[in-house]
Amino acid sequence: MPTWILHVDLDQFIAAVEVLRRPELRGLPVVVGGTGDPTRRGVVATASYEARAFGVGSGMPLRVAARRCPEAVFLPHDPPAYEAASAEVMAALRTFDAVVEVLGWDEAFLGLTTEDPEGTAEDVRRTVLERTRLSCSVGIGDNTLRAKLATGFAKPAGIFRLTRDNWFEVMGELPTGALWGIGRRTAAKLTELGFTTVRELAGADPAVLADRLGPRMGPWYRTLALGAGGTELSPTPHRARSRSRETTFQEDLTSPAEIRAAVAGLARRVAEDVVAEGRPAARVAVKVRFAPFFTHTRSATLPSPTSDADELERAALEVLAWFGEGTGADRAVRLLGVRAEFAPDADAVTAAES
DNA sequence: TCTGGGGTCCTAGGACCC
DNA sequence: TCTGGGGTCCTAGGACCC
Repeated sequence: MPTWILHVDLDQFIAAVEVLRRPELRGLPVVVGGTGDPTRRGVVATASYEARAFGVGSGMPLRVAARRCPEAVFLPHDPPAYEAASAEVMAALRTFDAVVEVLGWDEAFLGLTTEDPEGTAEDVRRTVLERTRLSCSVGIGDNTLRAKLATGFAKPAGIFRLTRDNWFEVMGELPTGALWGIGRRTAAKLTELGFTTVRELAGADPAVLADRLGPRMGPWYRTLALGAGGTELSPTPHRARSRSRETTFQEDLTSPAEIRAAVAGLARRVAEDVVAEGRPAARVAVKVRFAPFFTHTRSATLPSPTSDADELERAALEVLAWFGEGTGADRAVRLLGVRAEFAPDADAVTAAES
């Protein structure tokens, strides 16, 4: 029997979770993001389909969303609620005889063997709906890239199959930015090189791409355009490479004492995450976004890996001090962030070398 | 469009060492 | 010794994704 990759993606996941616990909102434009106050700094995490009809979309500043859809219901972002709902969804997916690889709160790949992938996809949709009351869409592919892209054509609440047989028919004339892994910047560079569509990129000379986009990334973009992707899924939860905390302030910070205090607080929160991870951090990075929107990062390797909150705080404050003169410490600070990076573990190194 | 928070991977230049 | 080349680590930034 043939092997298939199914990509399962929840429909308007965050908004749907909110509507589940507030049934009176069903059918209304709902926008979730930030503190739920559209006059404050923040962006849209998810908009319901009713809100999308007004031109509201993910990543949009809440103020803009409020302008486009003043009658929308604005709700605060509530990660624990989405994590709980996500766990239910993933449990539903694990009832299938399949390898399940989780991609995020609202997405997963299923690897399975079947003569009837559409029938299985329908089972998945029904099972998730029955167990969680949440609607999802399912992309069917002969590899992960095609399954993932197929879901875009399945939405909402549908099923779509994308394989080598219909790849160019479906994708050939779309812009390169439609590919998973090509964003706005890369699409613009590709256009400069004369490659606008997926079909054109598929026919590109890898050497030309390598020259402009890097020795690894350049040729890789062409393989994306050919529809190439992996078929092996990893059922094990991945080990984090880093843990970070960051905050955008409602009012820019200007006092050095306030800035130091904020970095110290973030470092201590990161330290908690590091302890929870059960592995020491090897590097500490500090991110500073100056007004209006200039972002800089500085980082340092620790003398030795540590999970100690005092040491991580001290290291973060030292790195912060390097921003000193000449880098704009005199400017107002919009955002501060602290990131801890773990040492690459021995297993991963061995796997990469072999 | 005045632009969150949490991640991952790649690139490139300089330091440093042999 | 005015001067090569390679390997590796460190660091900053870019790009992308959910």
